[in-house]
Amino acid sequence: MLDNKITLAIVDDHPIVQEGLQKLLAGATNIIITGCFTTGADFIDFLKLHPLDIVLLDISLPDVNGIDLCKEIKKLSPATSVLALSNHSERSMIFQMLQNGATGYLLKNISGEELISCINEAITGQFAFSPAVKEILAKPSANELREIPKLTKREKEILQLIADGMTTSDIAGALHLSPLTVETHRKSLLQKFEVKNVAAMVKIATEQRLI
Amino acid sequence: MLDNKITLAIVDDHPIVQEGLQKLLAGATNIIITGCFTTGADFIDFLKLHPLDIVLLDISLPDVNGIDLCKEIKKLSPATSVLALSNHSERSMIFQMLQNGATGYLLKNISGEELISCINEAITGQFAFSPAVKEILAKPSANELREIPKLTKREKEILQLIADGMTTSDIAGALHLSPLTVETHRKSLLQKFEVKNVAAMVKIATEQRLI
DNA sequence: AAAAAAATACCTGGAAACAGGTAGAAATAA
DNA sequence: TTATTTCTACCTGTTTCCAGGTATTTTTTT
Repeated sequence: MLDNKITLAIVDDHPIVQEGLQKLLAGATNIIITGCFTTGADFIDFLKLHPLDIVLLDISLPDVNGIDLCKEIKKLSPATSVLALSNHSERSMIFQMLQNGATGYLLKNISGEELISCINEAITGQFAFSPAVKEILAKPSANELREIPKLTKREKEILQLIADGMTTSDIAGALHLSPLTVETHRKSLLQKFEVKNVAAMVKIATEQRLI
Repeated sequence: MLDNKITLAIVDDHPIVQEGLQKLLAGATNIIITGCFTTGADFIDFLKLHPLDIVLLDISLPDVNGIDLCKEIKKLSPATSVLALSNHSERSMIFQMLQNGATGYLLKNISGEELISCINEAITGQFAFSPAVKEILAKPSANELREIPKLTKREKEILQLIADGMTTSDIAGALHLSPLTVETHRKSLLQKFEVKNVAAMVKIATEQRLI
């Protein structure tokens, strides 16, 4: 009987947001709100028992983080589209959610019309973003980028091997170099990254997709 | 005079692909191919002199890698939409390109119709994916996931600090623990991650978004 | 209430990393 | 063809890490 209706759940720990969303969606007669939850655990319990088309998911919940919850939702019910709802506008956050199965990303300044159109987009399998998110995604990547150190070929090579867990002498063996040479490169790397040990370096390099 | 025409360039080192693309696009009267290039450098030279709406970019070129080239394109000409064209269907590759400014990702098995519709989508500012890519993106993230070790609270905390470049005694000071305790946790972490040093651990942890 | 898991702390010894240099050869850029 | 960068290699010494344990207390789960 819900044939061409969209079933939707809201997960957000702020009552005001819950109310607001319900009001914004009141106009859309093809959308039925089948549940409102304030914790990830409650929602998961619900999802185990009911099929669902869309979930509007606040990604800063008290009990679990948005990324883990999103993964769990998609594992439990792949057909359910997750629209992340958030105040965080960092590119990295957006991509993290998408990478973990979200179908869209909405900032909370979204209007009612925009929200409804995003839901309809998501239902057709498209990615859906609120206008503010689209703007962020449209910008090059000039955002919160730290200065990425310019590495030489050798340095990149050695950085890669360090991140794979190889020791200086391992690397020297693999590249047919003196361990002392590898140490020199390692030192240059630490200097360029402005860190004191490889742990910090590997974190940055991995985040920046240098490796 | 090109008011409602889409200007498009092709960058691919395989002549066959170049020809194929041109043929596929021949039917679209609103698309004008303004350049064909076989190297990233050639294309960049062109882009410095000519405005461009769309570039179909092969991401495995002989001279530069797709990610760097994409970044450079967006830096040089933010208005130009980059549609990545590739044989690589790994999720990580797709997201890397998007993260670095690509507007879409197409696998080379795309049909003419699909290609044209993707270009039109891209022009309106939307992300565009070929059907095969959509399928890949639709799958949960069950793909190339390694077993994520289950960490205790303390371990997560210490992992985070290790990744920030702190030494064992730094961490001990920060958490008001004995350095020996921190060492014990550090050892448990290395065991759980099945690695031999923190460099390898931090790489995995960063990739898996544990930190 | 018993069992399991997590957090705490200790010991020893060897391996590796880090800090601070110098310096010549080879490749690239100006 | 100079300059500059990159790659190579060395030296000394200190700090930190890692591997191999053991063991008590506190918390959580059953």
